[in-house]
Amino acid sequence: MKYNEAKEKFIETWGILGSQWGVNKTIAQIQALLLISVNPLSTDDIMEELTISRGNANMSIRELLDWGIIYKKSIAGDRKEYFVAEKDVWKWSHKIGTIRKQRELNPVIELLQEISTSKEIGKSEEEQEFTRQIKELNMFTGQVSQLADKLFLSPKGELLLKLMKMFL
Amino acid sequence: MKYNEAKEKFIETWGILGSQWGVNKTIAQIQALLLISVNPLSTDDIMEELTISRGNANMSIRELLDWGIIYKKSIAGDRKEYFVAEKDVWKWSHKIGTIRKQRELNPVIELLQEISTSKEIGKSEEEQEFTRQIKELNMFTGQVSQLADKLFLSPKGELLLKLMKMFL
DNA sequence: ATATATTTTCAGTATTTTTTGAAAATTCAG
DNA sequence: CTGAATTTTCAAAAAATACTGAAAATATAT
Repeated sequence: MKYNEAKEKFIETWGILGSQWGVNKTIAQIQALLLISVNPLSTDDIMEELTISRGNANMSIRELLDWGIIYKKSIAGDRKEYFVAEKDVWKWSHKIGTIRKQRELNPVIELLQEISTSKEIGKSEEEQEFTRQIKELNMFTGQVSQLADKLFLSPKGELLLKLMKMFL
Repeated sequence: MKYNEAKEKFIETWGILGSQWGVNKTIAQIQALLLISVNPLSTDDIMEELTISRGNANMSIRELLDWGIIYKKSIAGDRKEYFVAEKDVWKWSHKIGTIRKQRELNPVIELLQEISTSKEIGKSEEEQEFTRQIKELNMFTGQVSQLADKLFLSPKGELLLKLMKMFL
Protein backbone atom coordinates (compact mmCIF):
# COMPACT_ATOMS: atom_id res chain seq x y z
CA MET A 1 0.00 0.00 0.00
CA LYS A 2 1.29 3.45 -0.92
CA TYR A 3 1.53 6.35 1.53
CA ASN A 4 -1.40 8.37 0.29
CA GLU A 5 -3.76 5.43 0.22
CA ALA A 6 -2.56 4.28 3.62
CA LYS A 7 -3.04 7.72 5.10
CA GLU A 8 -6.54 8.06 3.70
CA LYS A 9 -7.53 4.60 4.84
CA PHE A 10 -6.17 5.18 8.30
CA ILE A 11 -8.09 8.42 8.75
CA GLU A 12 -11.25 6.87 7.36
CA THR A 13 -10.96 3.71 9.47
CA TRP A 14 -10.22 5.67 12.60
CA GLY A 15 -13.33 7.74 11.98
CA ILE A 16 -15.47 4.64 11.56
CA LEU A 17 -14.06 3.10 14.73
CA GLY A 18 -14.85 6.30 16.59
CA SER A 19 -18.42 6.43 15.47
CA GLN A 20 -18.95 2.78 16.40
CA TRP A 21 -17.81 3.60 19.92
CA GLY A 22 -19.69 6.82 20.44
CA VAL A 23 -17.06 9.29 19.28
CA ASN A 24 -18.06 11.70 16.54
CA LYS A 25 -16.45 10.72 13.25
CA THR A 26 -14.95 14.14 12.52
CA ILE A 27 -13.39 14.34 15.95
CA ALA A 28 -11.79 10.94 15.53
CA GLN A 29 -10.54 11.86 12.08
CA ILE A 30 -8.96 15.10 13.23
CA GLN A 31 -7.13 13.22 15.93
CA ALA A 32 -5.95 10.68 13.36
CA LEU A 33 -4.80 13.43 11.02
CA LEU A 34 -2.84 15.23 13.71
CA LEU A 35 -1.42 11.99 15.07
CA ILE A 36 0.32 11.19 11.84
CA SER A 37 1.29 14.74 10.98
CA VAL A 38 4.89 15.91 11.41
CA ASN A 39 3.97 19.59 11.54
CA PRO A 40 1.33 21.48 13.46
CA LEU A 41 -1.82 22.06 11.40
CA SER A 42 -4.10 25.09 11.33
CA THR A 43 -7.88 25.00 11.24
CA ASP A 44 -7.68 25.73 7.52
CA ASP A 45 -5.29 22.85 6.96
CA ILE A 46 -7.67 20.52 8.74
CA MET A 47 -10.70 21.85 6.88
CA GLU A 48 -8.97 21.29 3.60
CA GLU A 49 -7.56 17.87 4.39
CA LEU A 50 -10.87 16.47 5.63
CA THR A 51 -13.14 18.69 3.50
CA ILE A 52 -15.25 19.88 6.38
CA SER A 53 -16.70 23.25 7.26
CA ARG A 54 -15.06 25.84 9.48
CA GLY A 55 -17.73 25.45 12.13
CA ASN A 56 -17.33 21.73 12.29
CA ALA A 57 -13.55 21.96 12.39
CA ASN A 58 -13.62 24.58 15.11
CA MET A 59 -16.01 22.70 17.38
CA SER A 60 -14.28 19.37 16.89
CA ILE A 61 -10.88 20.86 17.61
CA ARG A 62 -12.20 22.42 20.76
CA GLU A 63 -13.51 19.09 21.96
CA LEU A 64 -10.14 17.44 21.36
CA LEU A 65 -8.50 20.28 23.29
CA ASP A 66 -10.97 19.77 26.12
CA TRP A 67 -10.08 16.11 26.25
CA GLY A 68 -6.45 17.15 26.42
CA ILE A 69 -5.39 14.93 23.54
CA ILE A 70 -4.34 17.72 21.20
CA TYR A 71 -2.53 20.96 22.03
CA LYS A 72 -2.37 24.49 20.68
CA LYS A 73 0.92 25.54 19.18
CA SER A 74 1.66 29.00 17.92
CA ILE A 75 4.05 29.54 15.07
CA ALA A 76 6.26 32.64 15.20
CA GLY A 77 5.11 35.38 12.87
CA ASP A 78 1.79 33.70 12.09
CA ARG A 79 -1.46 34.86 13.58
CA LYS A 80 -3.21 31.57 12.99
CA GLU A 81 -3.45 28.97 15.71
CA TYR A 82 -1.89 25.60 15.03
CA PHE A 83 -2.56 22.26 16.63
CA VAL A 84 -0.50 19.19 17.43
CA ALA A 85 -1.62 15.82 18.74
CA GLU A 86 -0.47 14.13 21.90
CA LYS A 87 1.48 11.40 20.18
CA ASP A 88 2.13 9.08 23.09
CA VAL A 89 -0.54 6.37 22.69
CA TRP A 90 -0.48 5.60 26.34
CA LYS A 91 -1.05 9.21 27.35
CA TRP A 92 -3.97 9.92 25.06
CA SER A 93 -5.72 6.64 25.54
CA HIS A 94 -5.33 7.15 29.25
CA LYS A 95 -6.98 10.53 28.99
CA ILE A 96 -9.85 9.29 26.88
CA GLY A 97 -10.35 6.32 29.15
CA THR A 98 -10.36 8.40 32.30
CA ILE A 99 -12.75 10.99 30.96
CA ARG A 100 -15.20 8.51 29.48
CA LYS A 101 -15.12 6.34 32.55
CA GLN A 102 -15.94 9.32 34.69
CA ARG A 103 -18.59 10.82 32.44
CA GLU A 104 -20.35 7.70 31.30
CA LEU A 105 -19.53 4.78 33.54
CA ASN A 106 -19.54 6.47 36.92
CA PRO A 107 -23.23 7.42 36.79
CA VAL A 108 -24.06 3.77 36.20
CA ILE A 109 -21.74 2.58 38.94
CA GLU A 110 -23.26 5.07 41.35
CA LEU A 111 -26.78 3.94 40.52
CA LEU A 112 -25.84 0.29 40.98
CA GLN A 113 -24.26 1.19 44.29
CA GLU A 114 -27.31 3.09 45.45
CA ILE A 115 -29.70 0.33 44.47
CA SER A 116 -27.46 -2.33 45.99
CA THR A 117 -27.58 -0.68 49.37
CA SER A 118 -31.18 0.48 49.32
CA LYS A 119 -33.17 -0.63 52.35
CA GLU A 120 -36.46 0.09 50.62
CA ILE A 121 -36.45 -2.81 48.23
CA GLY A 122 -38.62 -5.65 49.36
CA LYS A 123 -38.28 -9.39 49.70
CA SER A 124 -40.67 -10.65 47.02
CA GLU A 125 -39.09 -13.04 44.55
CA GLU A 126 -39.20 -10.32 41.91
CA GLU A 127 -37.50 -7.72 44.06
CA GLN A 128 -34.94 -10.18 45.35
CA GLU A 129 -33.94 -11.20 41.86
CA PHE A 130 -33.63 -7.55 40.94
CA THR A 131 -31.36 -6.84 43.88
CA ARG A 132 -29.30 -9.96 43.25
CA GLN A 133 -28.70 -9.02 39.65
CA ILE A 134 -27.85 -5.42 40.44
CA LYS A 135 -25.41 -6.54 43.11
CA GLU A 136 -23.69 -8.92 40.73
CA LEU A 137 -23.38 -6.15 38.19
CA ASN A 138 -22.13 -3.80 40.86
CA MET A 139 -19.43 -6.23 41.90
CA PHE A 140 -18.35 -6.83 38.35
CA THR A 141 -18.20 -3.19 37.33
CA GLY A 142 -16.42 -2.43 40.57
CA GLN A 143 -13.72 -4.94 39.72
CA VAL A 144 -13.31 -3.83 36.15
CA SER A 145 -13.31 -0.19 37.15
CA GLN A 146 -10.63 -0.73 39.77
CA LEU A 147 -8.46 -2.67 37.38
CA ALA A 148 -8.87 0.07 34.81
CA ASP A 149 -7.90 2.75 37.33
CA LYS A 150 -4.85 0.76 38.31
CA LEU A 151 -3.84 0.27 34.70
CA PHE A 152 -4.31 3.94 33.99
CA LEU A 153 -2.30 4.98 37.03
CA SER A 154 0.84 3.15 36.04
CA PRO A 155 3.04 5.28 33.82
CA LYS A 156 3.43 4.42 30.15
CA GLY A 157 1.44 1.25 30.47
CA GLU A 158 4.18 -0.50 32.37
CA LEU A 159 1.63 -2.54 34.24
CA LEU A 160 0.05 -3.60 30.98
CA LEU A 161 3.42 -4.79 29.76
CA LYS A 162 4.08 -6.66 32.98
CA LEU A 163 0.72 -8.36 32.75
CA MET A 164 1.42 -9.31 29.18
CA LYS A 165 4.72 -10.91 30.07
CA MET A 166 3.26 -12.66 33.05
CA PHE A 167 0.27 -14.21 31.36
CA LEU A 168 0.95 -14.71 27.70
CA MET B 1 -35.06 4.12 46.53
CA LYS B 2 -38.15 2.00 46.00
CA TYR B 3 -38.25 -1.00 43.67
CA ASN B 4 -40.26 0.56 40.88
CA GLU B 5 -38.17 3.68 40.72
CA ALA B 6 -34.97 1.66 40.91
CA LYS B 7 -36.10 -0.63 38.11
CA GLU B 8 -37.08 2.26 35.86
CA LYS B 9 -33.87 4.11 36.55
CA PHE B 10 -31.78 1.05 35.91
CA ILE B 11 -33.42 0.37 32.55
CA GLU B 12 -33.16 4.00 31.55
CA THR B 13 -29.53 4.34 32.65
CA TRP B 14 -28.55 1.12 30.92
CA GLY B 15 -30.12 2.43 27.73
CA ILE B 16 -28.19 5.68 27.96
CA LEU B 17 -24.93 3.84 28.62
CA GLY B 18 -25.59 1.69 25.58
CA SER B 19 -26.21 4.60 23.27
CA GLN B 20 -23.04 6.32 24.49
CA TRP B 21 -21.08 3.24 23.51
CA GLY B 22 -22.65 2.52 20.17
CA VAL B 23 -25.38 0.13 21.26
CA ASN B 24 -28.93 0.99 20.28
CA LYS B 25 -30.88 2.23 23.29
CA THR B 26 -33.81 -0.15 22.87
CA ILE B 27 -31.52 -3.14 22.60
CA ALA B 28 -29.72 -2.19 25.78
CA GLN B 29 -33.01 -1.62 27.57
CA ILE B 30 -34.41 -4.98 26.57
CA GLN B 31 -31.31 -6.65 27.89
CA ALA B 32 -31.65 -4.72 31.13
CA LEU B 33 -35.31 -5.65 31.44
CA LEU B 34 -34.66 -9.34 30.89
CA LEU B 35 -31.62 -9.30 33.16
CA ILE B 36 -33.65 -8.29 36.18
CA SER B 37 -36.72 -10.32 35.33
CA VAL B 38 -37.47 -13.53 37.22
CA ASN B 39 -39.72 -14.93 34.52
CA PRO B 40 -39.30 -15.23 30.79
CA LEU B 41 -40.97 -12.36 28.92
CA SER B 42 -42.84 -12.42 25.63
CA THR B 43 -42.53 -9.87 22.87
CA ASP B 44 -45.81 -8.37 24.09
CA ASP B 45 -44.52 -8.11 27.64
CA ILE B 46 -41.46 -6.27 26.39
CA MET B 47 -43.49 -3.98 24.14
CA GLU B 48 -45.69 -3.05 27.02
CA GLU B 49 -42.97 -2.59 29.59
CA LEU B 50 -40.85 -0.34 27.36
CA THR B 51 -43.73 1.12 25.31
CA ILE B 52 -42.19 0.29 21.97
CA SER B 53 -43.66 -1.04 18.75
CA ARG B 54 -43.81 -4.68 17.76
CA GLY B 55 -41.39 -4.14 14.91
CA ASN B 56 -38.83 -2.49 17.13
CA ALA B 57 -39.21 -5.14 19.81
CA ASN B 58 -38.89 -7.95 17.29
CA MET B 59 -35.77 -6.62 15.62
CA SER B 60 -34.07 -5.72 18.88
CA ILE B 61 -34.81 -9.13 20.35
CA ARG B 62 -33.35 -10.78 17.31
CA GLU B 63 -30.17 -8.82 17.63
CA LEU B 64 -29.80 -9.83 21.26
CA LEU B 65 -30.37 -13.45 20.22
CA ASP B 66 -27.72 -13.08 17.53
CA TRP B 67 -25.28 -11.81 20.11
CA GLY B 68 -26.13 -14.83 22.21
CA ILE B 69 -26.90 -12.82 25.31
CA ILE B 70 -30.59 -13.71 25.52
CA TYR B 71 -32.26 -17.05 24.82
CA LYS B 72 -35.61 -18.29 23.61
CA LYS B 73 -37.69 -20.19 26.11
CA SER B 74 -40.99 -21.83 25.33
CA ILE B 75 -43.66 -22.14 27.97
CA ALA B 76 -45.79 -25.28 27.96
CA GLY B 77 -49.27 -24.70 26.60
CA ASP B 78 -48.45 -21.24 25.27
CA ARG B 79 -47.88 -20.52 21.62
CA LYS B 80 -45.97 -17.33 22.24
CA GLU B 81 -42.21 -17.25 22.36
CA TYR B 82 -40.59 -16.14 25.58
CA PHE B 83 -37.14 -14.81 26.22
CA VAL B 84 -34.68 -14.98 29.09
CA ALA B 85 -31.39 -13.17 29.53
CA GLU B 86 -28.02 -14.75 30.06
CA LYS B 87 -27.67 -13.67 33.66
CA ASP B 88 -24.03 -14.46 34.24
CA VAL B 89 -22.30 -11.08 33.87
CA TRP B 90 -19.08 -12.69 32.90
CA LYS B 91 -20.67 -14.74 30.13
CA TRP B 92 -22.59 -11.95 28.46
CA SER B 93 -19.91 -9.32 28.75
CA HIS B 94 -17.52 -11.88 27.30
CA LYS B 95 -19.82 -12.41 24.34
CA ILE B 96 -20.32 -8.72 23.70
CA GLY B 97 -16.61 -8.08 24.04
CA THR B 98 -15.65 -10.86 21.68
CA ILE B 99 -18.15 -9.91 19.02
CA ARG B 100 -17.38 -6.20 19.11
CA LYS B 101 -13.66 -6.80 19.14
CA GLN B 102 -13.98 -8.97 16.08
CA ARG B 103 -16.40 -6.76 14.16
CA GLU B 104 -15.03 -3.35 14.99
CA LEU B 105 -11.50 -3.59 16.32
CA ASN B 106 -10.10 -6.29 14.07
CA PRO B 107 -10.49 -4.25 10.85
CA VAL B 108 -8.44 -1.49 12.46
CA ILE B 109 -5.83 -3.90 13.75
CA GLU B 110 -5.53 -5.49 10.34
CA LEU B 111 -5.08 -2.12 8.65
CA LEU B 112 -2.42 -1.09 11.15
CA GLN B 113 -0.67 -4.39 10.55
CA GLU B 114 -0.81 -3.98 6.81
CA ILE B 115 0.50 -0.43 6.88
CA SER B 116 3.19 -1.35 9.40
CA THR B 117 4.63 -3.95 7.09
CA SER B 118 4.15 -2.13 3.80
CA LYS B 119 7.31 -1.89 1.75
CA GLU B 120 5.86 0.84 -0.43
CA ILE B 121 5.96 3.65 2.09
CA GLY B 122 8.89 5.96 1.56
CA LYS B 123 11.56 7.54 3.72
CA SER B 124 10.60 11.21 3.65
CA GLU B 125 10.19 12.74 7.08
CA GLU B 126 6.45 12.82 6.57
CA GLU B 127 6.18 9.18 5.61
CA GLN B 128 8.55 8.07 8.34
CA GLU B 129 6.53 9.83 10.99
CA PHE B 130 3.41 8.20 9.60
CA THR B 131 4.94 4.73 9.77
CA ARG B 132 6.36 5.34 13.23
CA GLN B 133 2.99 6.42 14.57
CA ILE B 134 1.12 3.53 12.96
CA LYS B 135 3.65 1.06 14.34
CA GLU B 136 3.29 2.45 17.83
CA LEU B 137 -0.47 2.17 17.54
CA ASN B 138 -0.14 -1.33 16.18
CA MET B 139 1.99 -2.42 19.08
CA PHE B 140 -0.35 -0.90 21.60
CA THR B 141 -3.54 -2.35 20.14
CA GLY B 142 -1.79 -5.70 19.78
CA GLN B 143 -0.99 -5.70 23.49
CA VAL B 144 -4.42 -4.61 24.60
CA SER B 145 -6.08 -7.03 22.24
CA GLN B 146 -4.04 -9.95 23.50
CA LEU B 147 -4.70 -9.09 27.10
CA ALA B 148 -8.40 -8.84 26.33
CA ASP B 149 -8.39 -12.23 24.64
CA LYS B 150 -6.60 -13.75 27.59
CA LEU B 151 -9.04 -12.20 30.02
CA PHE B 152 -11.98 -13.42 28.00
CA LEU B 153 -10.57 -16.92 27.73
CA SER B 154 -10.36 -17.48 31.46
CA PRO B 155 -13.60 -18.88 32.83
CA LYS B 156 -15.82 -16.72 35.03
CA GLY B 157 -13.34 -13.94 35.18
CA GLU B 158 -10.93 -15.87 37.34
CA LEU B 159 -8.00 -14.12 35.76
CA LEU B 160 -9.61 -10.78 36.46
CA LEU B 161 -9.96 -11.74 40.10
CA LYS B 162 -6.36 -12.91 40.28
CA LEU B 163 -5.18 -9.66 38.79
CA MET B 164 -7.22 -7.73 41.28
CA LYS B 165 -5.74 -9.58 44.22
CA MET B 166 -2.27 -9.29 42.84
CA PHE B 167 -2.26 -5.59 42.15
CA LEU B 168 -4.72 -3.83 44.41
C1' DA C 1 -57.59 -27.90 4.95
C1' DT C 2 -58.96 -23.78 7.45
C1' DA C 3 -58.88 -20.51 10.73
C1' DT C 4 -56.36 -18.17 14.14
C1' DA C 5 -52.37 -16.83 16.58
C1' DT C 6 -47.84 -15.29 16.20
C1' DT C 7 -43.74 -13.55 14.04
C1' DT C 8 -41.29 -11.06 10.51
C1' DT C 9 -40.47 -7.59 7.22
C1' DC C 10 -39.82 -3.10 5.54
C1' DA C 11 -41.51 1.34 3.38
C1' DG C 12 -42.55 5.38 5.39
C1' DT C 13 -42.01 8.54 9.41
C1' DA C 14 -39.96 10.48 13.26
C1' DT C 15 -36.11 11.55 15.97
C1' DT C 16 -31.51 12.43 16.92
C1' DT C 17 -27.09 13.71 15.56
C1' DT C 18 -24.00 16.03 12.72
C1' DT C 19 -22.67 19.60 9.64
C1' DT C 20 -22.87 23.90 7.34
C1' DG C 21 -22.17 28.71 6.58
C1' DA C 22 -22.71 33.23 7.50
C1' DA C 23 -23.02 36.67 11.14
C1' DA C 24 -21.03 38.12 15.43
C1' DA C 25 -17.23 38.37 18.39
C1' DT C 26 -12.49 38.60 19.20
C1' DT C 27 -7.68 39.46 18.35
C1' DC C 28 -3.94 42.10 16.99
C1' DA C 29 -0.78 44.87 13.95
C1' DG C 30 -0.07 49.37 12.55
C1' DC D 1 -8.34 53.70 17.66
C1' DT D 2 -9.14 51.25 12.90
C1' DG D 3 -9.63 47.57 10.09
C1' DA D 4 -8.21 43.19 8.47
C1' DA D 5 -7.44 38.49 10.04
C1' DT D 6 -9.02 34.94 12.75
C1' DT D 7 -12.07 32.45 15.75
C1' DT D 8 -16.53 31.40 17.68
C1' DT D 9 -21.36 30.79 17.72
C1' DC D 10 -25.61 28.87 16.48
C1' DA D 11 -29.98 28.66 13.62
C1' DA D 12 -31.06 26.11 9.84
C1' DA D 13 -30.17 22.16 6.69
C1' DA D 14 -28.60 17.66 5.87
C1' DA D 15 -27.56 13.15 7.09
C1' DA D 16 -27.75 9.25 9.85
C1' DT D 17 -30.25 6.45 12.88
C1' DA D 18 -34.17 4.53 15.10
C1' DC D 19 -39.08 3.44 15.27
C1' DT D 20 -43.75 2.48 13.75
C1' DG D 21 -47.49 -0.04 12.03
C1' DA D 22 -49.69 -2.65 8.91
C1' DA D 23 -49.23 -6.18 5.46
C1' DA D 24 -47.06 -10.54 4.45
C1' DA D 25 -45.29 -14.72 5.98
C1' DT D 26 -45.17 -18.43 9.08
C1' DA D 27 -46.68 -21.63 12.58
C1' DT D 28 -50.10 -24.29 14.99
C1' DA D 29 -54.47 -26.04 16.72
C1' DT D 30 -58.75 -28.13 15.45
